[in-house]
Amino acid sequence: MAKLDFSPIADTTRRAEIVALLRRAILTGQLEPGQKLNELRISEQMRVSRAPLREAMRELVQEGILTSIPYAGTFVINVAAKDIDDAYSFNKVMDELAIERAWKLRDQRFFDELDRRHEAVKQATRDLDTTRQIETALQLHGLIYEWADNSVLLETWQRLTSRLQMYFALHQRARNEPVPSEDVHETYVQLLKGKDMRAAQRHAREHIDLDFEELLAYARGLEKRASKGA
Amino acid sequence: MAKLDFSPIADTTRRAEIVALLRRAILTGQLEPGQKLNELRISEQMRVSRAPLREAMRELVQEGILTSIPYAGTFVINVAAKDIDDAYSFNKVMDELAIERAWKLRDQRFFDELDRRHEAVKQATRDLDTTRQIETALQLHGLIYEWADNSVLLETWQRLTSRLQMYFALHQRARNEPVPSEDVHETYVQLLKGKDMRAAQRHAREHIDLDFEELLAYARGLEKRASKGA
DNA sequence: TATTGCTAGATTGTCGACAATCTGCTTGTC
DNA sequence: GACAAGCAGATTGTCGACAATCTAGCAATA
Repeated sequence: MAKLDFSPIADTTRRAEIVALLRRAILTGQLEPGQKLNELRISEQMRVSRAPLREAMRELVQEGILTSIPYAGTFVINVAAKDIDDAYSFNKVMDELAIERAWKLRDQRFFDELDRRHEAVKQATRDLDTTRQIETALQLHGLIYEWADNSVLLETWQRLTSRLQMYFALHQRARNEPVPSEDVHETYVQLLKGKDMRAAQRHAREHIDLDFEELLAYARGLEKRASKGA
Repeated sequence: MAKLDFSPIADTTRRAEIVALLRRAILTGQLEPGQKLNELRISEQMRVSRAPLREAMRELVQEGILTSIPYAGTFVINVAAKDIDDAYSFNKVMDELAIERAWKLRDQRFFDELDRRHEAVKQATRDLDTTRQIETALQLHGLIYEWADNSVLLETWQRLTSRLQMYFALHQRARNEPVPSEDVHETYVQLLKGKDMRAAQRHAREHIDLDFEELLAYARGLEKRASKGA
């Protein structure tokens, strides 16, 4: 018999689809930070009852991109500069760890997948699809976590990813300028293919620095304006 | 006017109470790994409808101590040796990070709180209350995370804590022997009060090693027996 | 004028019932 | 006896309605 690897079929509950829809809306910025989610309105728009919607919202609360206040409502999380800074410095350490763990496990499949994801980023860049560009860049970045062979590390990264994607989408929308067309990931990919682990770690750290610094500056600006307005 | 810091009043939704009840049942081992949670039966026992129960279960699924299969049921997660090993090696790195971040921020309040939590562990040990002993030991350990001033790091620790507590409770119940009565945390506390950060990090790493190694051996034994039985 | 108490509307939390799906058993066929 | 089809029971997923709570606005009071 031919060996066939069937993947589990998709979860076809309304709940799962609602989670996907809401997450996408939040991560792409269609739902803005701080915005309240009106259950009745959303359930009517989605043609779904409130029960699965509420369950979906509970999941996203635990995922860390929604926050709930009993009898008041469920809101998209607010983004403070401190939050971004925390995520950023945490991410730096996690990256070093992931590269270290994944390093010895790199194989041909790893390199192939690396190229595939890199190509996806370049495609999104050519298409001027900023949302997809962020998404694919994070997926490219996530490969080292998938290869690190540690479920807790991977899970932590995935949780962090949600928020990172939200932050970057927010930033992109705000500055509203064409995405950088040059390929900022070329060096990263090459280093991951190379022999110098320390160099790869160092570059990951510095490369992340760049993106985050810009993001941080933007968030700080937001807060300064907010405090003046108040 | 006297300055009074009121803390937010407790969430008094059924959902929140259910979450607390279920979490406690899982972490103390009243609900065993792999066990299925029958919604109807539990809701009847708690005198609650299935809606808030289901929402509570969604939260715990995201928290990582329950797992859900559509139309099949929601189960307490199974504990594989690999999971414990992953949590263990991840925890080592996190600990080093937390100590490093918290080190400069230690103050009198930190030392006081450290003593307070240490005392709580000793009290639980005197009471021969194993569940509480695990709980307080993790709280003692968590102080460095609370002091590290990084929300993501703290949140990650808290998520990990749930599973750690479950693992240790499982272990304790299994070996079914009186808890060690000597104070294994004395050195840890003293080092956190001292001046040598590296020494504190090293001890945290080695101290954790001990507990985990025993736990791992136990889990591996379980799996070996399970594979033979099948 | 500032503060308190009340009311109406909107929104969230909870409930009981129904629909969709799974599981195990029985039945029938070869 | 082996196997597939189909039925019954149990369980999960979803729905619509009701109860509890909050918020904003207005009236009453000092």
